[in-house]
Amino acid sequence: MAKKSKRELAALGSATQDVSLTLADVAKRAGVSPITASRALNRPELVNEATRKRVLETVQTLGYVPNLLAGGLASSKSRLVAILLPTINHSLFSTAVQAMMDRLTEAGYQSLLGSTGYSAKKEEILLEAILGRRPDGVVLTGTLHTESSRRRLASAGIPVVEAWDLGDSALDMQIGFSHEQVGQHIAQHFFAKGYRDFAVITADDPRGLRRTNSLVSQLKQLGITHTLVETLPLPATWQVGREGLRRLLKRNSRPQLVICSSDILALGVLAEAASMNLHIPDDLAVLGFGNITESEFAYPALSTVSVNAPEMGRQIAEALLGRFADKTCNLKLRVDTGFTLLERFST
Amino acid sequence: MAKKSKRELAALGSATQDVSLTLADVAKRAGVSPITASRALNRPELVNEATRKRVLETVQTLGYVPNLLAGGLASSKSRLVAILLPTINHSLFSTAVQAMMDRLTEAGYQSLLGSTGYSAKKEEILLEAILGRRPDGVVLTGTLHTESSRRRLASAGIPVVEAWDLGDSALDMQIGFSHEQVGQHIAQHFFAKGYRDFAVITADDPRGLRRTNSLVSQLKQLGITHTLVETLPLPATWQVGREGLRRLLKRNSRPQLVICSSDILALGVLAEAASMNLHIPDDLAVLGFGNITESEFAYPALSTVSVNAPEMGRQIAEALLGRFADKTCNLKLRVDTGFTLLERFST
DNA sequence: CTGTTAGCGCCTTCAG
DNA sequence: CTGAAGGCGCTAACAG
Repeated sequence: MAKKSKRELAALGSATQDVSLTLADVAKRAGVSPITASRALNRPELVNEATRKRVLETVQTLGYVPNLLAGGLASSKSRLVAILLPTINHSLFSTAVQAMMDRLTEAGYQSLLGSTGYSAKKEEILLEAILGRRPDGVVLTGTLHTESSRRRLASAGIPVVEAWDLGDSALDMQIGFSHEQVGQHIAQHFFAKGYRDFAVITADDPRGLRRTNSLVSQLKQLGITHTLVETLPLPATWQVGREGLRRLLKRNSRPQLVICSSDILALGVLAEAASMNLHIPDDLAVLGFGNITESEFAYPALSTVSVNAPEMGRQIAEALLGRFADKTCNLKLRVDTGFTLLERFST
Repeated sequence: MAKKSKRELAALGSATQDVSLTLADVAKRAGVSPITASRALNRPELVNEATRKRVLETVQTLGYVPNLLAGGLASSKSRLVAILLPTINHSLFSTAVQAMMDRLTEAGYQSLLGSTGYSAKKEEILLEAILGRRPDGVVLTGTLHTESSRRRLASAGIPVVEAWDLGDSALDMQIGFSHEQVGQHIAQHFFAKGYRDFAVITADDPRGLRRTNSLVSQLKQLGITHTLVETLPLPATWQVGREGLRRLLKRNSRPQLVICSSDILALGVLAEAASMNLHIPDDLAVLGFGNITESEFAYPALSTVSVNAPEMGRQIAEALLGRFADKTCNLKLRVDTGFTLLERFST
């Protein structure tokens, strides 16, 4: 008599169905071979209507849950997307991720999240771990990666989206906007409106700093040589924003416009300004940076540069799904999602 | 001559190392058996210092990335934690998740995220899909689950944390606070301070409604029979908050205190109040609900009930890790994370 | 401390 | 449309 495996013994022993069911169990119960059961679930078009129905019913009654680890191993398709961001705890990112996940879930993909804290080294470590899960696609934030990360991604041979930024030397697809253009645009716009005294409160994050640098250098070109910049440590919180304005004003500066690297900082500035009885935007204009779906209805006096985060999330998802469906499409995709400036005027 | 597998043929064919390396390749190169290589990576204490070093070096030079699907399948340990929340796009949740993920990552676990949109049915569907990944643990939000979800979780036999709430009939562990207590506490506190005219602006989410109901019924017990409640559809945005206040005031009501089911709504109320030249908190006191690490420094006039979201996240992670390490500990763990009321007084 | 053997649960390939 | 055989890459269990 053939030796019985542990599973078979357990099944004989008791009525507990805790020993997780396998496709074989379902198949036996439905009177088909395992592979037919598999096809009934994954490639229904290859299976006779009636048998498929029978299998599906058995799955229901037995409460079978396919083991995706096994499936992934056998098919080298994991239906997993890895998403690496600086932090999930930031409205811009979480909004985009939400939209992205919604679409991916709908399409039958699951999302593995990792947070890099704005560090390329952390990204590398996370990436290595996550690539072990054999994801079908990867979403990264920005264009700053270690050499090792680039190599690993290349040899993984899966679609990669670099989000939130545009740059040369794309790994694969890029979906984002130019942070240099943002800085430039802000400078030009407000200069044209007659503003001459600018100040910046920025968190110490790579893209925020790039926006700031671009802004400052554009202002220089317009003849404004001196722009106060307060760089504050991450994370960008309300508290940090308040502190930023305090420091700015201590430095004997009386800017007409304070440009913040994020809405959160800007809200902190508003709060601090309120407690100093400064009127916004008459005494002090404040510019934030955030998600358009929020800024439009936020504090009435707050101007912002806004990105359409949900739309970006959706586009990222679509780009990946396109690639999953057809290896040749979307090659070298590069989408400029743009940004809009919403100015709140003095009354 | 033995038939060669696809892998072997590919390896012979060219120098591309794109055919992903396996542990066997590493083992061969290091002159040990596959299992020794495996142990060198996963259970270093079982392997001779020298051989371990040799294996690790080979891993480095070859750029080997372990296939976690295979590992998980063989060991039935996936090092994966599934986290299901209503939405990731909410500061309270994203803050908690961030802390949770940080701890889990540190311990070598990865996080699979899913968003349920406050729906138990969606939770069920997500859960089924995600359980196929054989996660080592699951974090759910709240205590409202479908019968099917409960069954599946039971037969999965893995640690489960129900977060953000406390209730009877726990699935396994609960880490959260009582929403009934929140409502009750607000009522008592402000009644004692002399407030008599209350109004509520709440999003249509289960826990927010429970806080509201508890508040209203506690007020009734204190003799306040009439409390205006504006229930607005999700998601809770700034815009919705503004709209909420507008509606409230249209209903000929002049509340002394507006209680909002979230900080975001409260900020909308503040914005709307500002545009109506209402002074906060003199003309109108506003109460939010959110994360303590934010509320403390937020808009100066905004009172809040606050939860320590990062701490909750950490506790959830620890609870799971404890279970992973020792199946017997943390049994029936039930942690009340509490909440604090921060009142902003009129000046 | 190291190796051998035998699967984990599923899907690919090829044959009916 | 359905099935049989074999292997995906790794590790548990046992032996040395």
